[in-house]
Amino acid sequence: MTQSHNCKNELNDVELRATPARLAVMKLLETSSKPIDVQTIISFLEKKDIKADPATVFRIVNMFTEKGLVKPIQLHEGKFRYELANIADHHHLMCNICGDIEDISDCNIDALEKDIKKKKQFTVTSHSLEFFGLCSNCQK
Amino acid sequence: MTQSHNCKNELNDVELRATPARLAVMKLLETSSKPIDVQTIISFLEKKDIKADPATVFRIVNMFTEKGLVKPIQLHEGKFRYELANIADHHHLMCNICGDIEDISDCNIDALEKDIKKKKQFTVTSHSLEFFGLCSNCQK
DNA sequence: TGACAAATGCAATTAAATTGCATATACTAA
DNA sequence: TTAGTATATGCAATTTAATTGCATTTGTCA
Repeated sequence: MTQSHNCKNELNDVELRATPARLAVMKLLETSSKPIDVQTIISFLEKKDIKADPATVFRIVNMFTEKGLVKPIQLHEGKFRYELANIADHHHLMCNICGDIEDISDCNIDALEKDIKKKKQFTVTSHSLEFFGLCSNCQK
Repeated sequence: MTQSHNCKNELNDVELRATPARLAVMKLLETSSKPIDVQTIISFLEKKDIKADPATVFRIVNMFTEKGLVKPIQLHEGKFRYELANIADHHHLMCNICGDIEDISDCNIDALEKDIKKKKQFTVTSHSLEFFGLCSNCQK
């Protein structure tokens, strides 16, 4: 039986057991348009009546990161946010005023990474590119 | 009387008083080749027999950031590093193995920022671009 | 269904960073 | 040089993010 999309399979693929909390976190990440912090995950789980201790949520995002399911993001907030790792390379625009986060793609950073390899003999495995400024609303 | 370079003047320029701790932090930042975290600043001050409470050091880097003297940097460590703001646009290479930090310049990100303005009506005021991977030593 | 490794809950702990308030100090003006 | 004052600091308490140890629970597979 073919199946369109299934969080359980994704967890199986990386040899993680499909617990209610993990499945819910995966679903939240899949439906969210912006990187999510641990507090937001905790609130989401509470609303869904899935009880999960903060320690568990931290363990979940760390495990997901280790297994390559998610990518940690830092936006100068003093905490981490997380987003799915298997989405196309993209970056974020964060508004200094309202804090809203938008995605942006097409940064063509591959060329730069090749240049780094040549110049510095440094092999890039990942990068983070974030922009801060004023969103269209807050410029008014 | 012309003066080559003077931390005190830089502080005066942004209307901050030239205290021993602030002067020492400025000097440390000016001589350092990589962004520095608060713990490193504290150790440096201790070695120089300049006593400064951690709370004071946090206040100093926050004040420097607010006044535009320094720029906070995040390298997925769960803490901030700081570097002088008035140096040419550049980015960092952080080694996943040894944690060493190298600088890299010539990223030509201006074009991308103009593109963002056009596409998203988002005005970029700052950006952060960090690369993670393997330095030349750790590839062996 | 039963066994067992893996995941969780709970409590304690660590580390980064912030805050309130009393005291000390850098700067300004006299 | 000194006195007055706004500013900066020290200290202690607190907040928030994140981690850890250990007993208990649960998902998975035979």
